[in-house]
Amino acid sequence: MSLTQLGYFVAVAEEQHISRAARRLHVSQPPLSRQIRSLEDELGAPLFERTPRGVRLLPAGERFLGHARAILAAVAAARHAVAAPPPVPADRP
Amino acid sequence: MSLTQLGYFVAVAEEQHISRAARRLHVSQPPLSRQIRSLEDELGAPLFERTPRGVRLLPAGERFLGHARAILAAVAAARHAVAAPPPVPADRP
DNA sequence: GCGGTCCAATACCCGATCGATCTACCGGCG
DNA sequence: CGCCGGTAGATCGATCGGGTATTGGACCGC
Repeated sequence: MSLTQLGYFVAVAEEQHISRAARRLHVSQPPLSRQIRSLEDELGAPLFERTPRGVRLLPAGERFLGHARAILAAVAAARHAVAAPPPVPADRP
Repeated sequence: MSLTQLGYFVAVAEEQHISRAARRLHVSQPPLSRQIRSLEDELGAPLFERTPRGVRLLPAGERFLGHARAILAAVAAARHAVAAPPPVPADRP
């Protein structure tokens, strides 16, 4: 599992469509399909149901989606924590 | 930034020693040094102070460490969320 | 002061992985 | 029934991650 895969997963879940998500992510469709499948393989359970009109989240995918968003948010927070020096409230006039 | 890098960073922070962390992680020292440096480059700030006896966390590194652990814990939680079916409290005898 | 020792950093190489292009296959719809 | 949209598979080139060998630098005992 990689952070890239988590971002891919969230995009596909939001678009409910692999090709649309691929355009949004500026990658092409086949790699995106593979990454999603690889993620499902690693987790040992399918996350999406494939339909002729796109894909739809399965219950396991719904549960995973919340966690994926939390992880990505935590990553963003970690970046900011390094960039911003620790605030010193007592020293704020 | 990758999850691998975060795991590496936590190990080095705990060991305060790149070579020891490398042994613990079952990788060799040069790749580990490179990954740490690459992480620092990406974040735009050094995380460790290099000393002749090893390395020591800088303030920015301390702040980052907490976030890194939180991210890794969130990843573990995400795996479990997919593996375990949603608990139905009303159905528990 | 000098050689030995321990540490991180660098140079170079190789195998694995990722992404792009092209193609195949399947289901809905006019 | 043919067309059009979607996902899935094969193949190629580039990029990335790790290993070995080596260098550079600071402490320490002599």
